[in-house]
Formats: sequence, C-alpha cells, structure tokens
Amino acid sequence: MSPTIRDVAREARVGIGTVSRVLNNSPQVSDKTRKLVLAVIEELDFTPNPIARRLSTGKTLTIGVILPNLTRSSYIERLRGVQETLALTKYHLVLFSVGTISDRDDYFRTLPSSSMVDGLLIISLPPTDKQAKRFKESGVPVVLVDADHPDLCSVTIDDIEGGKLATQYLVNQGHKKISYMGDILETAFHPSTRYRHQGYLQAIRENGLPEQPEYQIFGDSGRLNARKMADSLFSLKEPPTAIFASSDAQGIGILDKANELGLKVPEDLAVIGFDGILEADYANLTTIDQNLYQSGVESVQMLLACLENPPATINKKILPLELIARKTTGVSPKSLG
Amino acid sequence: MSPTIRDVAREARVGIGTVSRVLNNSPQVSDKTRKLVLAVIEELDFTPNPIARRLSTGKTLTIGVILPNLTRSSYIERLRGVQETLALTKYHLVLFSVGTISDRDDYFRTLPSSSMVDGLLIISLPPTDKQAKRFKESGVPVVLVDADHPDLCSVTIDDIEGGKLATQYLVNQGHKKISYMGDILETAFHPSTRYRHQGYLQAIRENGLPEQPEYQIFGDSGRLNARKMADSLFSLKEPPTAIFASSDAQGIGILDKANELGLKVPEDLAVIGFDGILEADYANLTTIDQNLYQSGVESVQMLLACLENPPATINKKILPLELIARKTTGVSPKSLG
DNA sequence: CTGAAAGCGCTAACAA
DNA sequence: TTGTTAGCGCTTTCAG
Repeated sequence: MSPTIRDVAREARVGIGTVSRVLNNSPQVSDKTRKLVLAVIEELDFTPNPIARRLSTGKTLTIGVILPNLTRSSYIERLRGVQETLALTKYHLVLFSVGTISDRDDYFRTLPSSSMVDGLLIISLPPTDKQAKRFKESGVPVVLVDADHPDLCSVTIDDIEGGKLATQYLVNQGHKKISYMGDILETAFHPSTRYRHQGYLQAIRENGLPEQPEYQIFGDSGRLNARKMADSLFSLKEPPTAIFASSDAQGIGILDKANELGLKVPEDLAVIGFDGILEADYANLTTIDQNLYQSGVESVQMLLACLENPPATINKKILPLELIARKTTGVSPKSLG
Repeated sequence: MSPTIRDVAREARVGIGTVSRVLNNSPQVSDKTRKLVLAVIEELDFTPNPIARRLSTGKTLTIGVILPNLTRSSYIERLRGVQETLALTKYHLVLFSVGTISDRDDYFRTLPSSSMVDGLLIISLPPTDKQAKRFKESGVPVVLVDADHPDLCSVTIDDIEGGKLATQYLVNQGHKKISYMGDILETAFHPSTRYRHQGYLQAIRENGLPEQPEYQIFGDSGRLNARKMADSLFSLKEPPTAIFASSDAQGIGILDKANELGLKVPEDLAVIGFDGILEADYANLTTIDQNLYQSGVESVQMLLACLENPPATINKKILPLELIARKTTGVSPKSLG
C-alpha cells in the first residue's frame, strides 16, 4: 500500500494538517517544518491520493470531452487542440466518444450531474433545448465546439460566410457551372453542411447565376462516397467546371475520381474543400481553413475561464475563416475559354 | 447541491446501508424496500457520487491511455479500438498524450502510483527496464501495445516477419532493385522500424540479392519527408524498381512524388507500405496490415482480464499480419522485361 | 505557525 | 433483511 498523509505526519512528527499545508503550498508554515516534511515525503515516496483530494475539495480536476467517433480528421484535429492545451494545465482529459444518437443522449444526460468532471467540452454535437437546459441546471460549465446554442458558451465559425467565401472564389475565377457537394441534411448530426449550402446559394444568387438543382448533390460524408457523387456530377450533360465540397474529405474524394477519369485539375475542374485538415495540404486542395486545432485550444481556454470565475454572460467565440489557395483552383478552366 | 445517499435514506425512512445495497444490486434486500428506495432515488434525481465510491472501494473505474501525440493515423486507429472497446465496459478512458520524451517519463513515473487509474494502456512507447520495474512494483496492471518488454503484458506484431513478408512479396514479383525506406533509427521512440529493416535485409540475403546501402534510406517519418527521400532514391543512377516503406504514410509520400514525376505505378515503380491505415486503402497502396484497430481491442481485453484476476503469468499476444495487395504492386515492371 | 477534529459521499463489516 | 458504524485519504476549519 502506498503511504498516506498520516504516515508522513507520523514520520515527520507533525500533524496531518501541516503535511496538507505543505502539499498545498500554504504560506503559513515555517521554512523549517516545510523542509522537514518535504524530506519525509521524498523519503517515503509519497504521492497524495487524487481521489481523496477530489472528494474533499469537490473538484475533480477533470474535463470531459464528448465527441463523435474518432473517425474524422476534423474531430481528431480539434481533439488534438484540446488535448495539448489541457496538458498545460492541471486538468485531466476524459474521453467520451459517441457512436450513436443514444450514446450522445446518455452522455448528455448523465455526465453533467455525475460529479465526474469539472467541466464539459462538447465537439460537433449540438444539444437540444432540453439538453441545454439540463446543462445549465447542473451547474457544470459547458463549452460547445463547432455547435451552437443560445444558452451555452461556444466556439464556432460562420458556416454561411464560409460557404459564400468558397463559392465566390470560384465565381471570381470565372466559373459559372459551380456545384455544391454536401452531407445529407436530414441524417447529419450537424447543421453546418446546411449553412455552407446556404452560403453557396447566396453567392450563386448574388452573382446572378442559375440555381441548378442537378449541381447540388448530397450524400453520406466521406471520401469514398464523394467519389461516387463526383462520378454522377461528371456524367451530367453539362458537368460543372468547379465543385465546392463541404468538407476536405469530400474534396479529396472528388480529386480521386477526377484523377481516375483523367480530368485535369484545375484546368478541367476546380475543386475547393472546407476544413483545413492536414490531408488537404498533402492533396494540394484549395480549402476554407476553419482553424480546427485552434478551436480546441480556444474552447479549453474558455472553459477554464468559466471554471475560475463563472461568467455572468454567455461567451461566444467565432473563429476566423481563411481561404487557402492551393493547386486545385486557380487556372482558368479550358471550358471557360 | 445534488442529493446524497443520506437524503435518499432519510426520505425513504431506511438506513443508508440499505440505499447502498440497492445501489449495488445486493440480493439481500427485500423487493418492497428496493422498490421504495428506487422510487425515492427517482424522485430526488439522485446519482451516486463516483468519487466517493472510488475512495471507498479503491477502484477508480478508469483506464489511463498513454500514447504519442495524436498526429499519426496509426496511433489514432489503435486509440479508436481502445475507445470503442472500453465504451462497452464500465471503465472510463483518461487520455495522456506524450509530446516529448520528458512528458513520457513524467507519465511513466507518476501515473502508476497516483491512484488515478486502475490500469494503464501504453501505446507505441516502449519502457526502459527501470520504468517497467516501477510498473510492476506499483501493482497497477499495464498492457503495452506496439511495444514489448519481458516483464510486461503486451500486444504486438512480429516486425521482422512483416519486413520479410513485404520484401519477399516484391522479390516474388521479379524485383531485384528493392529499396527500404524507414524512420531514423536513433531518434525514433520506437524500434519497430529497425525490425522491419532487419526483415528487409533478411529477405534480401535469403534471395541472394545484393545489400545496396544506397537503397536503404532513413529519415524523419511522415508523408512529406518521404517525398523528399523518394526523390533522392529516384535520382540514383540505378533507381530501385520497388520500394518497401516502413509505414503507409511514407508509402503514400512515395506515391505523391512518383505521381509528380510522372512515374507509372506499378509499371515503373512498385510500392508497398506497412500499417494498414485507412489512407492506404484510399491511395490503393499495397500494404502489410498490422490490425491497428484490433490491437486496441485486444489490449483492452487483456487489461480487463488482468483487472479481474491478476494473472500469474505475463500475457503476450502477437497479432497476425496480412498482406493486402492493391494497385501499387502487381504488374511486372517494365524495367524487368 | 501548528495540531486536532470534522467532514466530503460512499462501501462494507458488524450487529441486530 | 436491515440499521449503524468505521473507515477510504485528503482539506479545512477552529483552537491554541
């Protein structure tokens, strides 16, 4: 059995209160006793039991992170930001990964009132009004990343703006036949693909371009399915000269298919993605970088601030978007003359 | 403040022991009182405080996972296996990610004796003898994944065998100029690249091929640097007709460069990777699949078994390797005639 | 500046 | 079958 604070106290011939004070760097302990106690701690190789400490203080020094499965690079990149920022603090990171809707609901219901965590970081999982209410009532600070709710702190981006930005960029390069590829709206956990689509539509309209339904394609997310969707886009009588993909994964899937078919990018086809994942860099994909890593960093900072002194007001941080021009856009397509 | 077991007891007019028994599904409590207590629990929306429970039982119901930064797909894939398996149990997952050697040493030193976790899963971070000794002494069960030590349980593969398997496959296809690309041996956290290289050398020798030093190239891991290394391989007077990359990331980097240079794969150049990450599938890269996800699953199972009843003997699991033939190998290269 | 004592919320041994 | 009690290892009053 590892030594307890009592062992240290006995060995050092002091009270256990004194040992505790040394442990917590209390200023009101003489240098002499402090040194003595420290020596005994060293000698006994004593480490304070964090569980006991937690019970006593009511603080768990733990942050819960809830996110969808570890399958998408974007989640991972956010998690990385969270992890690396949290590592600089005294807090630990407990990971709750959500495979199904019911997983999500279970975590949302039980975690806040479980006294398991001091705070909750929720990535890419928008809560319902009822769930948000529960969070508030629980008293456990919650920060949403890549999701929003009027009652909760959040770190987000402006997806509509992002959609416009991407689409306008293609327009500026002379494209008129611009396609949008997104996730299925109904089944998506998440409304961001919807907003990006709205941004796309706005840009199309503002530029007086026709809203071609056949250019707007929705399907299961991911690189593989994007290949299929790209294929069907390419088989149109008048295929698009440019595609705005609502994620980099889809953008890369489009490149795969274009490559397979011998389409020249960007000459025959321009592609712009969304996210700013590492793979987009590898693939030379032009994209809207949404600062995924940074979203993790800032959400932790926001949560920590809430932990220190509960804010009277709800914090909302909107991260900037950056268009990173790479090689899948930029040369005037042949078909534009 | 959330209600405690005492509130429930008072409200239900029973002893707190009885409430505790109900909570723990003890059979020795009458159906009547059980129902009563359950009703009060429901009414008060009571959730037992896990921290208090932990202090009392000495079990934390938490598994610590230590791994290198969340940057490599292979780590993530293993973590995913761990996470999804752990989610099926009562255990929580606390994530400790290691950025530097000193991070690693800190975690290795403090975690086992911290009473923070019931067990430790260590991914791709081989401990020293001293560290392994400390693990043993701490009494906290440890399972190593993708690393080995005589005194500790582990889930590994046979890297030498894998190296041979990959190389022999290339030989069988008629290649004589076969290159090996690996991580830098000295700085690598990890010896696996060294073993794969040994396997490569064994296969080369067994087939009576010359061990060309210029075909053996080592550099920082990752796709980007692999492009550079591939470039220097291609600039050789007699470039290799096949490359065995010690990771899929490197394999894909090689494909990037080959593509950039207009080399036909597999006609001009065959490439085989190692790992079996998802990206290898996307890139159509032939590879040695080391069952990354499964390593996570099995390590959790092994650890859980150790938790249930401490094994007298040290468990060693060696996962099978599988060669997945895809499109970057297989056609007889032109230069072979 | 220091020691003693009262919890934190629970489990488990012991009585009844 | 149940209630009572003694911890689990720590922090934090409250005296001194």
